Amino acid sequence: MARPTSKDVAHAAGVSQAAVSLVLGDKWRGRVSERTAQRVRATARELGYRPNLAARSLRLGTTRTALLVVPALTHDFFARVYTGAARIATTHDFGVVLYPSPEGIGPAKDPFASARTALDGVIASSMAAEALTAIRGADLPLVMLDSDPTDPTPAAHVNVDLADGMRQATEHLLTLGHRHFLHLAADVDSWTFHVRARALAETLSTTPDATARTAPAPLAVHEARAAAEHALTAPGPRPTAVICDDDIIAAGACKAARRLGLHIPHDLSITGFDDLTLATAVDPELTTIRLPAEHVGERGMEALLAVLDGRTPAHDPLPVELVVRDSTAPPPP
Amino acid sequence: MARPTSKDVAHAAGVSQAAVSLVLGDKWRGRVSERTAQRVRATARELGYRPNLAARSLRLGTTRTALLVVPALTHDFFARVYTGAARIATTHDFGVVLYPSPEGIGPAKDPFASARTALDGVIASSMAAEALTAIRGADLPLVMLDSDPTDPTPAAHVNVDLADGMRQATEHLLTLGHRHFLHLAADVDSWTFHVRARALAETLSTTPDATARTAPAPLAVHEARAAAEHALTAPGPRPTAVICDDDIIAAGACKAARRLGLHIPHDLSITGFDDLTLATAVDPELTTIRLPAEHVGERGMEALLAVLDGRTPAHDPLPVELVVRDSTAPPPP
DNA sequence: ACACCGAGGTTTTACGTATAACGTCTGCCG
DNA sequence: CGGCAGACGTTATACGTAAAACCTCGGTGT
Repeated sequence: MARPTSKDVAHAAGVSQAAVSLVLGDKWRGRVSERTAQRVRATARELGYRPNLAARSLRLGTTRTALLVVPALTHDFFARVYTGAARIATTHDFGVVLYPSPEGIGPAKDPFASARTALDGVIASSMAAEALTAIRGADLPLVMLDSDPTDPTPAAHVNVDLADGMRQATEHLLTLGHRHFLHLAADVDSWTFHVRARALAETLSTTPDATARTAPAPLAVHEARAAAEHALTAPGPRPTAVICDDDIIAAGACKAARRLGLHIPHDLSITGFDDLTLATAVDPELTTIRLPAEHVGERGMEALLAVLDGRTPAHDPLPVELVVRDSTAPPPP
Repeated sequence: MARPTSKDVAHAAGVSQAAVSLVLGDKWRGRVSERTAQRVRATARELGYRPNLAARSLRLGTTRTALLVVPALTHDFFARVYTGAARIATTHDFGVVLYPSPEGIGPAKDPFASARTALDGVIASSMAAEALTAIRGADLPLVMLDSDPTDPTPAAHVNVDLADGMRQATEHLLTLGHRHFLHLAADVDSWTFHVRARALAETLSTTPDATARTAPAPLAVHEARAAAEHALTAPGPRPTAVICDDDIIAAGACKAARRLGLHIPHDLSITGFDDLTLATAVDPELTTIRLPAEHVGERGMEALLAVLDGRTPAHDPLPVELVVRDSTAPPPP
């Protein structure tokens, strides 16, 4: 038999469709007798009834579904953001649908077509640039992750204290004695990375003899390795510490150092950012800045629920943490 | 204004709702004049009309949406499977919704509740064990990835020639001269890994003096490192080659070797499986078996579309490839 | 005696879409 | 001149659900 509807259940239980809807929707107190409710529930289970979600959301005008827009699935920061968002969502009978930025997928880059369902709101990383224009035009409640908090377009912002993270990383290296830095900056035009650059510059400005160069690097190990190798062999004094915008870039920098015969951390210190699983998979394990990824996801979902509820979400930035491992040491004498 | 409906468009364009539906659904040949069609399309664009997907799928009884069930998002094999599946899907006006196995997400482990939309079919990895029981009970078209092809429950299977992969890895090491092996087997009860174990045993059985031990290892770098360290320090002759069920385990094995003061590949050879991005992010880069991940996704989606279409999908296994890098060498003398 | 009420339901309606079934008008053939 | 076939639409309906509005009937307070 085809999938049973509430009408089928009603018929089998000898009641009206409305009664089924009331019972299964838990709105039957004082409207349906306990005995009838039992019978309806039993019949529904027996027939394997599952409500038609399309019909339900058509009726209710809501889907209790959020879209989570991320730049890439392989970047496990976002996998963790998803986990956090999904945890909060499920406790509020909400769903989360992922929209990974569609590199190489094909022509249909429409996040909404991809979601295949109506949406109640969107949570988006500022790194998923191409998807954002479509999203902004859809006047859905939008929560931005790590984007410029002064931008008034989104309904809410969730920010991590990235500036503090970059400051901590830099001061860690300054304290170790480093003065000549190379900043491998992610070649992505996103606020996340602009903040890092600014915080780095500000922190170094307090130490008169500190110098820094900057080189762009892609967010992929081998491409970052090439960029790092190029930057490290450029003319002029060689930096003693490399500050990377992301652990992926740092992993590339490590590979570059090894190819140049530099020992880490003895000859060259390297810091990452994000504390991905990659950070402890490579050798040496990376000194990095740990971001509360799951917490970001939780906050994002909470913020969206608050907005949908007419409340004002929290907006204080989440704290970060310096994790010192084996990729940093005092500079060579 | 609230989101416009087809009725709003119809009113604004001075036609009936049916005409709007015909024009926008591209079914207007000989039913609506070219001029009216133009006007309707212009009005729809002007109002920013987007069809209500809930209403559409209620009417049509289909959602053109597949659920892709994967064990974990961080495992980039599945990120690539998704990419392939999504590519095929978009060219057929289909959507793909991801359901990552819900470790740590919370109580609601129902894949269908999570999808928040009706589904036309499911593509599932055999590794997502907990989700599978729910899926099998839902009598939706099911395509299994890397599961036992003799299992008649799924409507279709997509298989990679894993046995051949394991055979190639093993023969590579045999050719290099290795005779004492350690097999770090993923501690997941899935066909994917059973096949590897069987193929390894069969391949070794052709070489009389080859010996192998097996130790289980979790699919996470540090846990695998611990397992590898334990297995490598066990009493008895030390193996000269470690065959891992997955690159993640191999990365852990590399870490273990380093802690034991063993140089790779000089003192110990290690092979991975899958050719994840991790395989070339670690040092030394891993000799591994490359699986056609995107192709698996494409095949999976094609198979599902075929099943929905009443056709019989292809079922020959996809070929794999040995990639020799820096983690394997002849055994020490 | 009668209005009133609550328990225990049922009937009806609306959500937005796609499409089958049904007009209407114009031109044209027999 | 009758009718008939496109061309160009419109009207009506169904999809499955949730919930508002309505009905019936046995008590109950006054």
